[in-house]
Amino acid sequence: MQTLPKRCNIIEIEEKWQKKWEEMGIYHFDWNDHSRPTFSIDTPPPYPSGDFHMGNVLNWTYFDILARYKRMRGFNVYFPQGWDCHGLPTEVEAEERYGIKKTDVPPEKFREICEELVEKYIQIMKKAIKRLGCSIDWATEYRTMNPDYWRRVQLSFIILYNKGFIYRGTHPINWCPRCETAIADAEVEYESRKSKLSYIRFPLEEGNFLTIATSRPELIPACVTVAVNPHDERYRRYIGKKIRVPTTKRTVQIITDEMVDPGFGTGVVMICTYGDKADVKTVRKHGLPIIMCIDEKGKMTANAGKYAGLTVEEAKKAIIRDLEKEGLLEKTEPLDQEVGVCWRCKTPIEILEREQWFMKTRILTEHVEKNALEVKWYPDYMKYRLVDWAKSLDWDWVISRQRVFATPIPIWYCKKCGKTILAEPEWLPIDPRINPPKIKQCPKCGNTQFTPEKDVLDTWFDSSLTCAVHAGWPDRPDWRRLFPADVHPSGIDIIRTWAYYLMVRHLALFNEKPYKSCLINGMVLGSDGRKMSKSLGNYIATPEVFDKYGADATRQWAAAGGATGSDIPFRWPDVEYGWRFLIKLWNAARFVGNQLKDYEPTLKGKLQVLDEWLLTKLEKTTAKVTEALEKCQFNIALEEIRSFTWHILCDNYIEAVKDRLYKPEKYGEEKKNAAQYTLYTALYRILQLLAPICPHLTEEIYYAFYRQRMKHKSIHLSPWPTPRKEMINEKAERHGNLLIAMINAVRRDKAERKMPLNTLIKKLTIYAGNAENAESLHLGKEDLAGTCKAENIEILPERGKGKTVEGYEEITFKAEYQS
RNA sequence: GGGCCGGUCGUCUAGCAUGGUAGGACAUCGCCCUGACGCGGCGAAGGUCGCCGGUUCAAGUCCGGCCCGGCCCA
Repeated sequence: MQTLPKRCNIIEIEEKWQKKWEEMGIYHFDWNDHSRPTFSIDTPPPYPSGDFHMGNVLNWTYFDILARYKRMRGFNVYFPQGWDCHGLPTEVEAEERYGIKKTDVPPEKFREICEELVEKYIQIMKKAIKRLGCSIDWATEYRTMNPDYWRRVQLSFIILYNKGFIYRGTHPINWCPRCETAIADAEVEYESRKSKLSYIRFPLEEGNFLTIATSRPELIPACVTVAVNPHDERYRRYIGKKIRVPTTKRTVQIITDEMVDPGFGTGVVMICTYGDKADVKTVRKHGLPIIMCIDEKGKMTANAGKYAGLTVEEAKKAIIRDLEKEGLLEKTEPLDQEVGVCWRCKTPIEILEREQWFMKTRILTEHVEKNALEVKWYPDYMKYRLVDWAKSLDWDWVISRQRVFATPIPIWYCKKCGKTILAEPEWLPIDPRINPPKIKQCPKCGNTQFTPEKDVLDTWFDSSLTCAVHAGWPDRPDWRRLFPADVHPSGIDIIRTWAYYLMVRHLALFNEKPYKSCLINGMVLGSDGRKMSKSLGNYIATPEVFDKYGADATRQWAAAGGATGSDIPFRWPDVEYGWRFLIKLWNAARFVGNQLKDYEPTLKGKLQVLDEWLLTKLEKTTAKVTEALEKCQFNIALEEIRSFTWHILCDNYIEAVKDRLYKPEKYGEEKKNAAQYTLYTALYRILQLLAPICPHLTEEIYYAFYRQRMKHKSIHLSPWPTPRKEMINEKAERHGNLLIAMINAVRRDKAERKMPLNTLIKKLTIYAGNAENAESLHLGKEDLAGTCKAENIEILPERGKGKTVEGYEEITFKAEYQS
């Protein structure tokens, strides 16, 4: 056995192993190995923002622990890593950086600019993932912006199109006027904002007026009806009457609808195209006309009459001013309301009626529910997030976007007859904006001119294919081996997007669920208890944490910061505690190394009661850790390991056998060997149990002490310990518990007398209270005497006077110290 | 407004599916330079487990109601 240096440079050790592991190639998935069962992880490809934040650390730590654990359990683990490159934020940054708009340069040029940005950010994030010590198979690395990836996305589009899941149509969609693109329900966030509720008089044709309340007076030109609740007695007599829409020459008929809340405003509301989703429902239900008065840029259209060309905000002011002049504005009052905003730029969204591409997701809802309930969720209740979301969706998924840096829709239209030309799978990857279809003429009319579909696909359309792509679809004939994925890890906040879209896509494509289990991580909170974010000023950058305490300590924070799925606060003391534990382990290992210099590991010696006690605790700890990891309860697993190592092994056992180790001439070689054997066994086991959570330091100690004998190329390739029932000795555990309590009682006595722990006791008299206790004490008498520095111990089975032993009220003792 | 999660020593957290002296960490305060570790060790103090009812011999744990946070969604 080697000895360890006194100081351990954790950061250096970590760097060393990260490099070595890569050279050793030990994390490669072995396609040719059919003997081991496979375990595949649907690593979420992160968006290359350039910042691998503590939330990512939490997420990646969870599934790296799982990957390492499963590998040790004998699985052929597939742990890929990709990058979800396309998307709006990169486009926005490209526009800002070069002072251009997306339409100022050809799409291929714009793509190039975006790709450069993304590539730079990938490198930063990749470094952070490596520094965290993730056991990723980097041979699998991919980028969704590479044609080889989006070829598959396009193929999935074609398949879904041919299966009837994709259609083009004119429907209400969420629209971001700043980004000038359609966005899906999942991309709309709600923010509470202060606005105003205006009470506006709508003149009745028969004379007099009704007052409606609205927060969006600029939509008055788009008003298509006025509605009241059918049970609202106040307005019963107006139903069916005609009413004039201010600012226009139109009159509309007053209708009733259950959706109108009589308690809101005056109980009379206007229905427009479209103020909100409720308007969409009402318009559909009553077959009302559609009058779009806002355009793609958020400006008023010709339908808005004299307000055409104004922005929404300008129009709002102008209309209020005009109404006031006409005496139609009764009053305004402040209103707190939840406004739908674009998740990327926080601009309030509009609901527009536009021609877009959709995927039929709602017809799959029942299927989604059934499959989601079959998935094993960690923690279990998270399944309701997915199911409730799926059930709450009103609209199909808008998959087209009016952007550039994304997967092109493989579609052209015949210039003459308008026929839709869908790409053939052999043409892929193809960008219709650059290349014509690979046919000579339109199959319908024979025309040879085509216009490309300029819209591109939603980025979620790329990333919701990962389970199939990771498995090797469509190129590997054996891709079903890794499909469905064994686990899909996800943040609690993206269940409704990532987990959901994966589910619908794969169900539609393959009629099979994409993942067997779903591992959820909560949000990382700042020290103030609020979600960690740069704008809240409670943000801690990942490299800062790594630089200070290293990856193994940070991973301990992630594993033990809270129960799986719950939000966990970032707290420096947690990371520091992890770091201190590593040093404790290091020093314990150093002690073991020093005591086992000349030890031959086959020598078991003559096990003493405390040796058996420790080995029993070791087996029980192994069982508990294994059970916790099976249930993805990382916090429980780590707490078990830490408290066993720190308290049971270091504070109790090592202290209790030191004398035996130091003085073989007094106790005999056999008893020394027994302690050595026990330490040798326990340390190895701790390293194994801890390896998935703290991969670096465990590997370092493994290499120093065990590598030569154990032969595993890495501790991460060693087989996970299965609890050995035959090593569990309940009697020895009871005896040992008493002995440890006795030792602690004597220490406490010395502490109370303000004496050093190594103070000699001339005579220790113990009244064991009964024969059984006396037997336990006798069995461990030597270790007891050695640890308490007692020259003489008398153990009496009867009760007596003196200090009591905690937990054993029947035992009392007296210690006589040298004067 | 709805759904979910949570409310336990000063702070953070375990325990709650299978009721029975509430465990740990950080911080605090004493003491100990014990031959792995002061990046230690020993010990102390600190909790009527959000509130109100109910079930029970017994409730942090089960049931009902309420209050307060958080998240997600309308």
